[in-house]
Amino acid sequence: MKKLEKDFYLDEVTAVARKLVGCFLVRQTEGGRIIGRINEVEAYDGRLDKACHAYGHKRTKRNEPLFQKGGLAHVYLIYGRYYCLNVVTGNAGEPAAVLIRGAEILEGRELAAGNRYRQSWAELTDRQMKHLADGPGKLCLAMAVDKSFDFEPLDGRRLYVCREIGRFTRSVAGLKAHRRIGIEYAEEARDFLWRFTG
DNA sequence: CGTGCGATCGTG
DNA sequence: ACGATCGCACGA
Repeated sequence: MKKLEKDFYLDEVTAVARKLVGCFLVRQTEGGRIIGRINEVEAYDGRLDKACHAYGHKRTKRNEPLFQKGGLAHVYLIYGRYYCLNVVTGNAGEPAAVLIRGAEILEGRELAAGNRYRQSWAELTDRQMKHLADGPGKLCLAMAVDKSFDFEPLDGRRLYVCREIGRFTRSVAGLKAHRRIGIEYAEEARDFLWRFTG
């Protein structure tokens, strides 16, 4: 296991987004380790992207982490119910981040199932397994990521990202680009192909 | 201080 | 297709 180096995040946000697909998000909880293979992300860039919360360098209390140097987590509450996990990228003062939209839970399934459904893994239906962490809010529930991770470096003890861990190594068969989800208001930016899966 | 969202999700 | 639900940005 080798946590991603700091430089990994100091790149164009779309480049970081592509590189993150196939990497492993690791959540070390008190009960054990949860590993998720990142399979869906979206890039947001405050300099030119009307879908970004920091569009036009609009700086508020909530989006402050976006203005920090890359390598931090940014977690915010959406629709009063769910958390979304972002990976801050680029240099300080250049607001940009990658939203982690989905992951396949490879280790710690028992924990993840409990976090999200309050059931053990064996009790889950096929449908529940399939949708365990296939959305930004679901991922945060399954991996127990909440507001307390806002501003936290992504090479920490309880949350980090790596290319390889244990028997798992990054491998991406076919990286695809798509339009982003839930940003119909963002005018021309809604057509940016800044969502990546693989 | 009051008002209206929103990078979502589950159900119908 | 729709409602839940609430922190926060913004205007008065």
